[in-house]
Amino acid sequence: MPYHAEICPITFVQNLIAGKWKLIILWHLSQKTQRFSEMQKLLPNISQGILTQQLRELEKDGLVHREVYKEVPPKVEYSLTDLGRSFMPVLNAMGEWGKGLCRQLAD
Amino acid sequence: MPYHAEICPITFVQNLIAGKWKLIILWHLSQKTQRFSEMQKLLPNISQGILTQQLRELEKDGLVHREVYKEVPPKVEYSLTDLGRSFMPVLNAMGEWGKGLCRQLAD
DNA sequence: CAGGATCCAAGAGGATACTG
DNA sequence: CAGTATCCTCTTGGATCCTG
Repeated sequence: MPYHAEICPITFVQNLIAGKWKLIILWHLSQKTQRFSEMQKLLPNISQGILTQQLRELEKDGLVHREVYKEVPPKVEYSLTDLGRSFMPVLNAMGEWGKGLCRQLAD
Repeated sequence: MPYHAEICPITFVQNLIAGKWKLIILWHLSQKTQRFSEMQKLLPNISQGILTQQLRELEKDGLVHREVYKEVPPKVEYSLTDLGRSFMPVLNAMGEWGKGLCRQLAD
């Protein structure tokens, strides 16, 4: 049974990427698998709780995979799922467009 | 002098499209120039004040053009600027990606 | 190390009434 | 018709403290 067959695709994507840090998180994960602490270093302005929350939402939406290693101290790695990787062309297009725009503003 | 030469392009775009209705507004404007009242019909769930606000922010960011006709009753038309049109490949890519995803969820 | 749990501030979005 | 102005609610995001 359709979850939401009738929903507008744009609105659907809008809901997926809504969240102040989600796009940049996805971009960092597209570069390589990252540990939680690595993400914190890459995003110094995000608070710990919010980073956890955004990652979990991305996981729930199927874009991100969370791998827990049962060690002491704990180790958790985040990576893109197949679905997350399939979004990369879109994200890269956004980045290229933004890059051109930033250059213009720099003049 | 650079406005923000050093800012991450992804974050830059993120800030531009943050806003619950902005992507879908841009999409409707890409179909054709729309009057304010037409936008209201296309987006029945958005309140009037918010529609105005989102359109004005898009205008301020240079994505949307606002044309006021000095008539009675007033007539205002919204359309994409060149910059707004340059964003369409990205938005369409998002839409195509979302469409495929929606189809999967419908199975 | 990677969070969970709280509490809080800010702001985004919504409802309604009024207007040139 | 296309807003503006106001008030209000609710969600996001942030700060801090605690823990297996």
